[in-house]
Amino acid sequence: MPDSPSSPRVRFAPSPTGYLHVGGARTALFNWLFARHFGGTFILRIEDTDFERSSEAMVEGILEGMRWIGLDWDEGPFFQSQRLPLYQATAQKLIDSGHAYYCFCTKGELESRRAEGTAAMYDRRCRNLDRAESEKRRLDGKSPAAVRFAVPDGATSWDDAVFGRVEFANAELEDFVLLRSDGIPTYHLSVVADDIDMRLTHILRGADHISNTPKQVLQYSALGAELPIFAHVPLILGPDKTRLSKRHGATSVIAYKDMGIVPEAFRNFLALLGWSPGSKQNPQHKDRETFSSEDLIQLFTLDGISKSNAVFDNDKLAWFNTEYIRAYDSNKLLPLIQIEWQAAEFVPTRTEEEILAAIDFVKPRARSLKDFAGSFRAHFSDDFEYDPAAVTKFLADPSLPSLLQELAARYDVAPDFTEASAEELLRALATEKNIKAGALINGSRVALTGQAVAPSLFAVMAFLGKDRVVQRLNSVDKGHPERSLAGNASQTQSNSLP
RNA sequence: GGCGCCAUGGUGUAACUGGUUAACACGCCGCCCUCUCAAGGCGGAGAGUUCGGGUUCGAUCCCCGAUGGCGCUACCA
Repeated sequence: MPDSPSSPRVRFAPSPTGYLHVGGARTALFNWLFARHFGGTFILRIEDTDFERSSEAMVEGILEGMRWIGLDWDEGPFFQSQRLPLYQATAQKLIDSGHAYYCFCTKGELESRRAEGTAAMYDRRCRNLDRAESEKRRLDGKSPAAVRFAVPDGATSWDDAVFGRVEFANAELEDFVLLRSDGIPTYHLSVVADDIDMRLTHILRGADHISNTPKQVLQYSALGAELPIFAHVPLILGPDKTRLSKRHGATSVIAYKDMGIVPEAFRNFLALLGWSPGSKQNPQHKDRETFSSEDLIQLFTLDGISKSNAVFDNDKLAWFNTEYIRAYDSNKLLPLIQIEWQAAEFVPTRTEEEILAAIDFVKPRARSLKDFAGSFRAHFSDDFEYDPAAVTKFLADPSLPSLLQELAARYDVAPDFTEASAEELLRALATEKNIKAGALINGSRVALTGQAVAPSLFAVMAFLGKDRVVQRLNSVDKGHPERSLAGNASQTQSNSLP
């Protein structure tokens, strides 16, 4: 396959009838990667010729999705709705050269014929209308005419960069509509008119377009244009292996942003859906999973694209997310976290330096950016809540509050407060009271963080500082209804005191 | 229904032009750490490559068929 062009021109051509969905995002990513890898041009084109279903809000949604995953385009966005003359001229060329003809059948007629008979395909009844007669009918304005492509006999084929040679018998193709009777082009016409006009060299798109491709190949030859290289990318399916849809939950890319997914994690995950670095040319990357944007650009080629559909696996996405969050520097994470804080109307009360330190401190346990506005709050502010489950698990014993107060008192008067000294004092108290250190430790953790899961307790103490530790240990008893609530429900015995 | 495409553990992928104990990752299970786990460390189960025929000394890999899945089948894109 000619896979190493000097400066390819590719495009992503979404239709603004919905938000940028996962499949579209992956197609956009592959196009972008391909263009960047070969130093080519990535064009964004909005296919909004379906006025009924297209909307400006959707256009904005798509652009937002593109920006979120970090895909920038070199030309466009072009809007097909603003390029109508090109399509009309192209249709005219096809008519003039005898490759297309006017059709006077109305949509209603077509539908009823289809419903009553076995005429699954258009019967071509207008194809052989007398030229002059046809022209007259059209010009008298009474019968609006659509323009159809006259599919020739024979077969149509192309060498797909992913699937190899694909061939269709022309008999399987109907004389499809190029221009609707209102003069608006259909997809079949506008794609090829634009792809030719924009001098595209490679068409990377979803495999759902394979069946449309022969119709386009036919137009290229009718127009005397050079055929670009087609590379169809397998589709992304839901967990039940049916086409990914709203039924499977989030389908819009922005929904993943809203779930606290880091864009690079999403991009990395997406890149590996239907593509792999390929061990032949890059044996050293055979077992790799995480790739930066630069890595992806360097490694991406068409022959790494697989032919079979891929299933979208949320667990794997979640794993990538934890990997990226963990690997990020806190100052790179901060702006992303701040967005979450704003959304949650949470205002951290500590200094920026402390905040950055806190991010580094807790990020190994983060699964989503949401955690920073949720279960990690106690590290950024004194305004946090006690997780009822954590209270039930570790703070249920009625003797705990006074023990924690005792501990607080000892910390308060201690000459110094370090990770080591905090541990020393706590263990001494446990021994003295003849209770398990673990009970005190776990109880303290909940008192300090509100959570059952957090970093090592003494590290948390050192991080929080003596004053906060003392204050939080003391306040376990008061002002936390959850606690008393949980105290009543004393089924959990696992960590209670002896 | 017709046409097209695809087919490696639950999932994503790997396995040079046919020769491997079929690899890696996610997930799952277990153990360790013991101060928690959604963190970390260690280990394990899980496919003989959808099935059936060929070709071959030898097929995940080539051919044929079946089955299954997906796609297209609009004056949608």
